[in-house]
Formats: sequence, structure tokens, C-alpha cells
Amino acid sequence: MVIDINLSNLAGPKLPNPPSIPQPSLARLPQYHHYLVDLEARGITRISCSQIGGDLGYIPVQVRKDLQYTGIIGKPKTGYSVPELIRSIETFLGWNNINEAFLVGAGNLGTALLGHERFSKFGLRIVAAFDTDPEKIGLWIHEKAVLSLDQLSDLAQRMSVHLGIITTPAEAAQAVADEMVKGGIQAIWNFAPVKLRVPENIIVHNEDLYSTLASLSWKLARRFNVPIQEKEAV
Amino acid sequence: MVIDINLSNLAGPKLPNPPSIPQPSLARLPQYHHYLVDLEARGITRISCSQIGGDLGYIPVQVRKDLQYTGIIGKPKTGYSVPELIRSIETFLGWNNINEAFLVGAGNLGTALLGHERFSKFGLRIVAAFDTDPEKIGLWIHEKAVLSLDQLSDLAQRMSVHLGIITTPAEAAQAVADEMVKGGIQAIWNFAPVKLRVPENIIVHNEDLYSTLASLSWKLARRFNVPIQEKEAV
DNA sequence: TTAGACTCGCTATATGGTTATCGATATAAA
DNA sequence: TTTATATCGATAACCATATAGCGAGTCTAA
Ligand SMILES: NC(=O)c1ccc[n+]([C@@H]2O[C@H](COP(=O)([O-])OP(=O)(O)OC[C@H]3O[C@@H](n4cnc5c(N)ncnc54)[C@H](O)[C@@H]3O)[C@@H](O)[C@H]2O)c1
Ligand SMILES: NC(=O)c1ccc[n+]([C@@H]2O[C@H](COP(=O)([O-])OP(=O)(O)OC[C@H]3O[C@@H](n4cnc5c(N)ncnc54)[C@H](O)[C@@H]3O)[C@@H](O)[C@H]2O)c1
Repeated sequence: MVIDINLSNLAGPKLPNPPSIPQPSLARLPQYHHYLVDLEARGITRISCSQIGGDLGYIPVQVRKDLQYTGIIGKPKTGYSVPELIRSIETFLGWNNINEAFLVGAGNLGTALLGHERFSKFGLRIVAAFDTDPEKIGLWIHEKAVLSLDQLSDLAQRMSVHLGIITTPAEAAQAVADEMVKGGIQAIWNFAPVKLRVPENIIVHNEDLYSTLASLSWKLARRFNVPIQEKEAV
Repeated sequence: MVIDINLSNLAGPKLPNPPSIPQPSLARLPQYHHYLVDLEARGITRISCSQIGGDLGYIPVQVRKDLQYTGIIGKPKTGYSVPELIRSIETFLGWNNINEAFLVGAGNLGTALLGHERFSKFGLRIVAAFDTDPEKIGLWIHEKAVLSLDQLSDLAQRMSVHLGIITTPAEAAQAVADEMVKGGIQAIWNFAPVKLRVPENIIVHNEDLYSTLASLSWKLARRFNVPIQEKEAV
């Protein structure tokens, strides 16, 4: 994996309802999706697991298992229908229904996310940003209004927004999460490198860039600096 | 749970040298690091696995195993020395030696990364950006020069830069990766949602935001729209 | 000084995801 | 029409990681 860091249960203690699909499989589905959309654009209508696996670097069995979770059924010899498979993944992931989201922390990273039009293709629409910096409140960033954090919980309730994105400094993240929970937000996408304390039923996913960085620098260090460690390594 | 997605073997086929630390453990180390730095700032000098686990949502055994990979040794009853533990993690991850990096794709996301000062605390210094857009070449973004992509491989060799960051659109990512490999870059941090084809010995980590998004929307969909699926779920 | 409790470190087991194997089926070519 | 081949779907073996259990050491407090 790139090492997936997947981590997979990086998030925390056990879930009440274990998911019916392995987390790593879930994480691979978007990759297949990107690949398939590209195929479709090139006019290819049918595809086999062996082909997908060959192109993406997985063994065919794994691809087949992953795809089976979406409920698709293929035909022997010919494989799957590309458009059907794309629809199957999208439906399975809930990318047909748009999730509206609030983003908090209109800084470097927040601005980048606000400007990412393509999210709407994947079921995500960021409808507003929030901040505490008076300089930022009132601005429009990538056609989205930056509002005061005070308004968040009230607006989230009134607009039935269920998804929150946190791109504030680490110190502020917990307070922001509390505010989101107060507003009835169900799921949080957290870019700050802290473990959030939220009620059991709230879904939290951390996007920890430092985890990836750690893997990279560990491997680079191992490769360059330290043939000494080589022998220590198991 | 958060569920980390990192998946960890999201990246691809097997590595030649299996790492001496499980990928999930590697991904958790930065979390401990953040937590410990916070503790140190608050003047706490000793810490136990139970305490760490309680605060971060892991069971003590797992914390202990993870930390053991860094080579730290604790004392019964008192636990670990906080500053010693921080140093141990930093050394293990190679965060003491700075890795210089080139970033390609000075767009939304690239700009955010270029502006992130704190990376230098974690062994990463982005020294220059590259782009193909004539409007961008020649600009300075967050005190870093934006150069033409043509110069990349030559400069990478001359400056001995070993790490490359890709924040271009998906279509351009493969060509950029090829250019990086040509320049002798050893490790690539890829934010574009594509599988890169690179020689065996190149380290690639994908930061696939869509994977996280997929998990979130799958869970939200499961929660809201479809009690029907509830019974299908295993 | 001594009893007690807490925590580390090691070894063993359990869980879950990945990989291999096998039979069935549809397509294509003979 | 028949035969060969590729692929799917399901089951089973395998492996990595997470969890549990146990013994040993050290600090605290009586
Ligand atoms: N930018 C990156 O490349 C990058 C990389 C890795 C991790 N991160 C993480 O992402 C987060 C954001 O990073 P950034 O570079 O965008 O930071 P930033 O400083 O550019 O932006 C943070 C924003 O949050 C706002 N903010 C501060 N306190 C707030 C509060 N209590 N409520 C609401 N808003 C508040 C600030 O006004 C600012 O607009 C950080 O936690 C950082 O560790 C960023
Ligand atoms: N911005 C986000 O929030 C976000 C979220 C998820 C994924 N991503 C991914 O990150 C990548 C970058 O996203 P973005 O929003 O920053 O895009 P962007 O369009 O803002 O920036 C892309 C930059 O790459 C440059 N570029 C294009 N072709 C190039 C080439 N061949 N060589 C060098 N540079 C080239 C462009 O000139 C532009 O400056 C995309 O692959 C996107 O899918 C971004």
C-alpha cells in the first residue's frame, strides 16, 4: 500500500455495527470507479477482473471480491458491463444522493477543498464555510460564503446538513466538533491531527496527512541513512 | 471508528522488503507523536500506555506494541518518559533529517501544501513547485518559486531531491511521475486519484481523499436512506 | 522494610482480510 | 454442433494484525 495506511481502524475503538464490507475494500472502490469512468470515456463497454487487476496492480480475485460487495453480477468469459459497474459502485457508495456539508476553517486547506468542483460528482456539496477570524467572516471563497462559527449549529439544524469538514488548527478542532454535534451533524471529516471525542453514534474519519508522511519518511530513512538498521530490521 | 483508510496496501502489489513494522502501526505513530507533544507542552513528563490508550481510543496493549517498534523502553509502574518517547518516535520515523521535496501542480491543493509551514517540523521541506501553466510559471507561492516542469528532472538530480509530491489533475499524474523517476526521485506522495506505474524500487503513497469520502458517504447512506439495505447487510 | 498494585514485555490465541482453488457458465472458434 | 478457453462465484486455506494472558520489575505507601 501505498500503503494504506489504512489503516483501517486508526479511528478508534470498535464500531457497534461492524460494516458488511471490509474497510480496505471500501477504500478501493473509488479507485475502480475512477478507472472505469476513464474506460467508459474511451468507449470500452465490458471489462474483466483480470484486466482491472492488471491495470491497477491487484490480483484478479481481490478485484472480484471487492466488486461483489456492490452487488454487481458479471458474466463468465465477458466480465462486467462497464456502465453497469459504474452505476453499481455509485449506488453502493451513495454517490447518487448529494450530501451537503459545512466546512470549518477557511485557511489553506479549507480553501483548497472549497475550490474543488469535482466533489459534486462524488456526492459532496460544500454549501458554506465557517471561521472565527473576523478578517475572513463575510468573505466569499470560491463562491461560498464564510460565516461566523456561532451560526453553525443553528444553520446545520435548519438546513439539515449532516456532514461537517474540519480544517482548523488542531487546537480548535475539538471545540468545532462539539459545535457540529450540537447542530445535529452526523458525520465528520477531520483533517486536523487530533483524536476527536464525540458521541458513539457520530461517524468520524480522520484524513491524517502526517500518517502518510510518516510512512514515506520512515522508508526513505531506511533506504538512505541507515544500513545499520538494516540488520536490526526483522 | 475512524477507520483509517489507509489503507494500507492501497498502494499496490507486494513490497520487495516487507517492513519490520506493520503498516497500521506506522500510521498510528504520528498520532501518538501529536498527543505526546501536547502533553509535553502541558508539563507532563511521564505517561503510561493505559493513559495514552484511554485518551486516543486504543487498548493499552496495542499502544505498547506500536511504541515498542520505535525501540523505546519503559519502566514498570511509571510508564515512559514523554520527551524520550517523542525523540524515539521522531528518530524512528526519520523526522530529524529533513527531506527536501519538489511539488508538481501549483493549483488549489498544491498551494495549500506549499503554505503549510508545519511540515518542516516533521522532516519535510518543499523547496520548489513546478507547473506547466505559463500563467503560473515564474510566480512565487508562499515563498516558493514555481518553475517549469521541464526543469524538474535536471534540478532533482543536481539538488539530490528524493521526494516528489503530485497535486496535478489525474490525467497529468503519470507523466509527472515519469519525469520524477527520470530525475532520480525515490519516493512519491501522490494526491491524484490514479494508480501510478513506476519501477519496483520507487516508493509511492497515495493520498486518496475520495477513499475517505467513499467511506463517509457509504455510512451516511446506510444510516439514512436505506433501512432496506439494513437487512441485506451481513 | 515489606505488602500491594500498577505497568511493562513476552508469548500465545483470535480475528479479519487476502490469496488460492474448484466447479459452473458463457463465448468464440473449429 | 462441438470443443476449448476465459471468467465468474463460492469455499477454503493462509497470513498479518489485533487482542488476550501471564510473569517480572518497580514504585508507593503502610
Ligand atoms: N495545509 C496543509 O497542507 C496541511 C497539511 C497537513 C495537515 N493540515 C492540517 O489541516 C488543518 C488546517 O491547516 P491549514 O494549513 O489550512 O491552516 P490555516 O491556518 O491556513 O487555516 C486554519 C483556519 O482555521 C481558522 N480557525 C482557527 N481557529 C478556529 C476556530 N476555533 N473555529 C473556526 N475556525 C478557526 C483560522 O482562522 C484559519 O482560517 C490543520 O489542523 C493542519 O494541521 C494542513
Ligand atoms: N483540491 C482538492 O480539494 C482536492 C480534493 C481531492 C482530490 N484532489 C486531487 O488533487 C489534484 C489537484 O487538485 P486541485 O484542486 O489542486 O487542481 P487544480 O486544477 O487547482 O490544480 C492543478 C494544477 O496542476 C497544473 N498542471 C496541469 N497539468 C500539469 C502537468 N502536466 N504538469 C504540471 N502541472 C500541471 C495546473 O496548471 C494546476 O496549477 C487532482 O488530481 C484532484 O483530483 C484535490
